[in-house]
Amino acid sequence: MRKPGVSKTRESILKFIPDFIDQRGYSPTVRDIVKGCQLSSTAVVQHHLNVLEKAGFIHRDPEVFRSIQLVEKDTVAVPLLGTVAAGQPIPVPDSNSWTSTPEESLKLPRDLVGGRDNIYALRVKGMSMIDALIADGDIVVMESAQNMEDGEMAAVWLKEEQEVTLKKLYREPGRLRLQPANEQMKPIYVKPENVELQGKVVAVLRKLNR
Amino acid sequence: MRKPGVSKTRESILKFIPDFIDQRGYSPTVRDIVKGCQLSSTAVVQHHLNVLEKAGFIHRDPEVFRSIQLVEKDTVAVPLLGTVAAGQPIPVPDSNSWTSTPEESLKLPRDLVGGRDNIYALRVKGMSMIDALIADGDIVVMESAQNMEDGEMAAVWLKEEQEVTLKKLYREPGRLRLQPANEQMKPIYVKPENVELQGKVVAVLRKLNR
DNA sequence: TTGTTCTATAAACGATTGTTTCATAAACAA
DNA sequence: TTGTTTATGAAACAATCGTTTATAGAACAA
Repeated sequence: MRKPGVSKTRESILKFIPDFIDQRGYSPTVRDIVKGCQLSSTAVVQHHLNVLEKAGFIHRDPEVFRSIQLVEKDTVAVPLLGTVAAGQPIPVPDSNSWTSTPEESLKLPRDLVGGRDNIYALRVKGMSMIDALIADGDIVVMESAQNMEDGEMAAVWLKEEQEVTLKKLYREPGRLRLQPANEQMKPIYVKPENVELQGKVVAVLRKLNR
Repeated sequence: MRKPGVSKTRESILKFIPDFIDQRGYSPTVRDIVKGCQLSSTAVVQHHLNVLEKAGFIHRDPEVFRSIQLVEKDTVAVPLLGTVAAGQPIPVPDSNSWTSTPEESLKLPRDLVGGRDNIYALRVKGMSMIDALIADGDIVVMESAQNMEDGEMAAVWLKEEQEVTLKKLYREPGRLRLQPANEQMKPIYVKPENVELQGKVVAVLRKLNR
């Protein structure tokens, strides 16, 4: 046995399916795959599709023609969880809010979010994040952060000030430096006890004239 | 006759198709449309689909099940035409650069660009547009502008200063007011002869941590 | 060897579904 | 009115296509 669920012919099937969809705009039938992968019988394909579906690579609706779908698509639905403003903590998604339907969801091209998990979006209210070059109405795409590297843009909850701010984060001896994205503005320094990491910013989206 | 190609029931069909695709991930059959639009016969749908296809709203492959496709898709390829920086005019696309393959192209969700034509994207170099809340490395999505309404964010070429700037544009008697997106900054005023409209900003995109 | 599991081949069944035919109603212009 | 085009309806045909069955080879372990 090779890798669980993926053998030689199955690899070619997994490569054929998106190629076919790209080219034709709809999913292949079992017989399309027979031709496209130079196999000899529909039952072979049927068998491999069963395996691939059980392994989670594809999804099919039984008895529905051309219903094969790759489980990962080219656009990702990102839940728009709410609104952030100064003086308001960012609502961190828990496992509940993932399964329950979010109020709204954004379709984003996959290359924006990459392979990241725990992605959510927030609409920014007010001008409080202007020094992160983020305006009223912008949408920030966030990733629930576990580990944060120096220089990454983070959403930080300042306990004393009771507000959220978006800053580039640098660890310094005994303190944290929060650097605005606007280089003309000066950094602020805080004690590690005074901050709580909410997540890191993956992307910023601004629609105009709508 | 109503509008060419679109009648009451056809409108509901045109609305039903993307809804179905959104929900199921593949196209509806004729009979799905019968149910979904509360029609009574497949022949009705067949007839309307013929009209819609002739009018260019949809595309089908004959005798292929579930091959209906909306002619407009959910993501749009936007050509990334180059880089803007201060002191550099924005390269306005001509009909040549549309047909020729651009250096690169961005996939953007359709609802970002709406139904607009003549859309292109530019990568911003340097911090010169910081007062438009646009940072180094951001991508601005532009529309070649013909008519510009007050308050819209425009890319303006300042002839004397020999530079491009992004500002909200307001017509005032005898002059133009260029208002930075950052409300804390003051507007500048210019004579109409000194400016040349390059286009309007449709969206701003900022990817981080890449 | 034997047995087991995975893969391959051929063929057929039957559900799904695009398409057609014929008939009727509605809309509309002259 | 009359004629003509467009929309609707029921039903049937025929192609497509998911699924099943039955059989056999290949790989591998005991």
